[in-house]
Amino acid sequence: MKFQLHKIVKPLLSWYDANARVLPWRDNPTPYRVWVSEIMLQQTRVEAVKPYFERFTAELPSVEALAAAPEEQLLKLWEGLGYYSRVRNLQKAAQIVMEQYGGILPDQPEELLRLPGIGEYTAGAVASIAYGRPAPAVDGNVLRVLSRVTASREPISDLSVKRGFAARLREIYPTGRAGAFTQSLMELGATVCVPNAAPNCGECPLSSLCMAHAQGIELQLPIKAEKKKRISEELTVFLIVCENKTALRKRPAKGLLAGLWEFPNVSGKLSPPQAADWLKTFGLSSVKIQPLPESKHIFTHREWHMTNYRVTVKAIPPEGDFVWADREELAETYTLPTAFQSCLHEFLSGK
DNA sequence: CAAGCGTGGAA
DNA sequence: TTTCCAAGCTT
Repeated sequence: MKFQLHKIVKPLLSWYDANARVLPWRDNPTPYRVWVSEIMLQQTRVEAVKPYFERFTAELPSVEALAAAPEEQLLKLWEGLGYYSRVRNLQKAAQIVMEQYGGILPDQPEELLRLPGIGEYTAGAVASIAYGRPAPAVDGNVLRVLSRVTASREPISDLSVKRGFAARLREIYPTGRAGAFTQSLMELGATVCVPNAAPNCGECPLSSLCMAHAQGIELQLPIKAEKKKRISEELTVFLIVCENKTALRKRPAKGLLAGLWEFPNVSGKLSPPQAADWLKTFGLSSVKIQPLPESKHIFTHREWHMTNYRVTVKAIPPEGDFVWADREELAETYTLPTAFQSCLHEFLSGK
């Protein structure tokens, strides 16, 4: 006997009507704003997204403005938010929407799915929230809520399991309230049926239906695949200063932090004499090298242990491999990933 | 399918 | 300090 999933709809909608958080993208939920919010929210916390969403939609208020924006401005608007390919794909998609859809985001999930950066979850989210289509959107919240409600022990990392839940949801989507239903599932997962802590079953509108709650196995669900361990890397980073400017380098177009700017750096933990040798290969000799505090940055799959040096040079080499930026250009033009915040702070604080 | 891709909040 | 992992997508 399969769990009667349709029974969650009414209590969930009633609960959502009374408990939905006030969020910037819920105010004036145009397709463009819903879309931008969904891309920003991918693997990112609501609180982190809020200020970025406000800034981004103020500066780029339409698909047209997004499609035409210079990459420099785009990356600045995304600086610190992570997963930077999201914003490049967002613009690519905006350009396609301008060329192929007259500037109007399509309302069908199958068409949304063809746009770069939009996968199965986001297609369903935009179609349901922005257009009221009965399209399921299965994210981590929904997988957790449904795994618990149905006491499912299937591993949620399997694409087939996600699609199975989506198929079951598709059959119960409430006419006229598709967007609210999509958001109610995620809202419940975010605020009541939470991960990493005991869920607040006492205030859950589904507790009387919940099979995990009945069996007392909420904390065991959902079943997830094991995570891989991070690799650790040593890096030596140079804050090379000439008068009021510092040297920057553009990262490769592919891979980690693709196309962002960085302080010149090299793999390994270099001593001051080794650092001097490395600097010579860039035409930087007779320089002053001072150690700066070490720093660490943790990514999902690796962590950087950084040895930092302040390098003071008298003159900028003519045929340089670097660009030289002052404080204003760093603030306005060059997008640095958070990993280099320690060095950036050293430069901005001046000393 | 598994790996790669950022960042930060919470326990 | 460490671990988890958040409104996932691309290759």
